Amino acid sequence: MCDREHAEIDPEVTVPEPPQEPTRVRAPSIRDVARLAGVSHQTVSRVLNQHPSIRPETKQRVLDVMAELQYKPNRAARALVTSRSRTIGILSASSTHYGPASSIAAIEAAARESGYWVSTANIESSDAGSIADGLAHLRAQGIEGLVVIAPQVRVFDTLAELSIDVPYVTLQSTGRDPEHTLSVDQIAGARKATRHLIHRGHRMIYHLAGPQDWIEAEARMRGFLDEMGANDVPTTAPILGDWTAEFGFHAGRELLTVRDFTAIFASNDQMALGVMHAVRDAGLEIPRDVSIVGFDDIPEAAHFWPPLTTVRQDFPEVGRRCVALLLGDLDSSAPEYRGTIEPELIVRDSVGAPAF
Amino acid sequence: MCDREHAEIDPEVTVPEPPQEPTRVRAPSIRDVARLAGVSHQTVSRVLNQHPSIRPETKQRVLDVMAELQYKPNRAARALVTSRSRTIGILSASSTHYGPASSIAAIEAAARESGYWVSTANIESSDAGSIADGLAHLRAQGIEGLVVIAPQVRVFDTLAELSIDVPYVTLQSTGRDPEHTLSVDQIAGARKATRHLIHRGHRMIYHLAGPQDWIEAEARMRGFLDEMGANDVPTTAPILGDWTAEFGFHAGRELLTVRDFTAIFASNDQMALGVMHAVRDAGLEIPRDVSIVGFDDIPEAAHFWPPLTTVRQDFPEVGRRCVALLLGDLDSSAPEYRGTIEPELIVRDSVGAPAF
DNA sequence: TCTCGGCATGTTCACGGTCACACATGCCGG
DNA sequence: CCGGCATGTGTGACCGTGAACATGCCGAGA
Repeated sequence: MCDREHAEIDPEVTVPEPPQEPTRVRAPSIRDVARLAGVSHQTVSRVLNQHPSIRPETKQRVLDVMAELQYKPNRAARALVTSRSRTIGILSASSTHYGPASSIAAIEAAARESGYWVSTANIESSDAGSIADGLAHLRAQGIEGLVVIAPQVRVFDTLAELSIDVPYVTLQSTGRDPEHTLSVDQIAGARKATRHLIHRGHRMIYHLAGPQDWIEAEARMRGFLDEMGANDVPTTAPILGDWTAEFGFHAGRELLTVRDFTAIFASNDQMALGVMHAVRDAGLEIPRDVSIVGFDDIPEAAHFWPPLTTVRQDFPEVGRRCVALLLGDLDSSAPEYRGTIEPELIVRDSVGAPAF
Repeated sequence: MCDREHAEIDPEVTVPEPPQEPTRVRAPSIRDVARLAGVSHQTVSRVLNQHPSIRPETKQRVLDVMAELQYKPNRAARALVTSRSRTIGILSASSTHYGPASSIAAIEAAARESGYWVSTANIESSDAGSIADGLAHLRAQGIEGLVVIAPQVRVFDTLAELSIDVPYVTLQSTGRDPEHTLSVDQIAGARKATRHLIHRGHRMIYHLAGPQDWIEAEARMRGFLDEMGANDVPTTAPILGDWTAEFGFHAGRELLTVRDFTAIFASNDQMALGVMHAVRDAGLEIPRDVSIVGFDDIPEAAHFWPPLTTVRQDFPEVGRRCVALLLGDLDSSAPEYRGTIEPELIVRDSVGAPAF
């Protein structure tokens, strides 16, 4: 110390490299803390990990030094030695939609509360390559758990192929993998929607389904067909859409050229909106001429014209339970939440009695 | 080494625990690969890092062993030694909305392509504590870059207070921090929307603004006021909303009790939707009685009744540029994308000439 | 009084990579 | 013929943390 001070003053001793910016100051480590607190690094580590047998005054001294140095534990080092990343991966499709986005937000919040980080990978298309890419990306990160909100059938195949080695939860019921599933009972929801239309007197009901390879879409379709069958109402083949309002609009227009129906059950609210658009464009009124039911209850649905009768899914709850489920595997505590969540029919103004 | 081998063979020396399931097989490391390939661990590392001077056959041998062992590099170890996490953090508010969600998805895609991971933290309320929490959460993770999609004014204060030590980009123009900003020019967008109404003959125009503490909301409001001023149209005080359709509905209802306006410029499409709902509930027609312009161009806007005239923001592009900007700081390559993106007026059917 | 056990703390090593440096080989020019 | 340089590879240290084990001290029980 004395030397250095001297060196700075004495003009003769030229410091070769006055450390003007010494390759960026490295962050303080537990050893730095230890040195200043006059303890061993292990004691610092013990403070960090709430080890019981530390004298309160020692602990306090360490904590003080930590604060002074603005010490931040190094996650990489910790992950390396414990081989735990404390990171949950989310594989998500269509994360711009309200439902998935809500669940993701809830998952993040719940995970954070439990001291976990969340990392996402969005897949755009549903081809196997894209799915595998996303999965590989997450896996390379060393995630400890995986949430799949990309509910295409193919995802499950890929999941199996890649023999995912971490606990995972999927937000959709596949039927074939109940162990890892936490789902809103899409079938029950679809039945409620369909039943509502039937009870109001409709017999000619079309179903605007989601993409074939989506498990949810399939489940809602099944629910529709089941309920129709249970009530002995003849059905026509569902129309396979792509979840967008745009598709709903075109499908609606197509359907209206024949107009052999009094009601439409759309597989999500966006498609329902598109259909409503087409119906009005045709000079018809909802629900006088055509009744419509949607699915999801996005926040906007209450302000469609007319306000849309739909099936509400509690997306945040799904996200929360999902994390609980995962953490149950990971930390073997936390309550058991496995099982399904019952969606709820929200009756608004888009359904009336059939016109004829 | 000799000793150990001997011990395993000599029946007298009883191995206390025949490792039937040796506490879960640990993942293969570069040393395992090295041993099987008959090279040093350093050579394996060189293969991993595309070091130029390796004999092709050596490289191939290493690669073969890697494949055989299903070797996966350990991210934590690499991060520890290089002190690079290759992780970008996203601090986001209202991530369930279409705009932020789109940007997040684009950011994730762009980051992934560049070999970065993305981790998100959502903040619900805009209180300083919540913001600081989210930021701390990300920081504890050792993020290398930060994207802020939580455009409340307070976030910037917190950002400054916590003296964030990583490069960051905010998706909104603050005016005061152009260095770190990449933004859609909200003011220009709002002016376009307002000008459109004025050109169609409207003189009594209300503005339904977003929450006061949102920078975007403020900018759109400023754009509205600027354009009104530039055209010498007298203005009334904007109404401060919360982005929701629900609020738009109530505000619209309130406004219609007086009905001293011919047009409304809503600060986003959801609020516009709510207003439309209120207008129709009052027995009026759009655009005959009231003209409405929104902002964002969410995919549903084209199917509102009537299809909504609005201002389109290219969210994905924002996300992409954002990553480019960040990676420019990080990797000092990649083109410079700093600057603003001009939003675009999408004219549909919700604006007409004023009724009187 | 001696031993034993628990507390508070220190020492050493391991985790799985990368980096700096050393070393062997072969080619080329003086 | 020898030194220097490029190429290909190995050795050992190091990153920051936590676990196993060691140590010193103190009080309780034999």
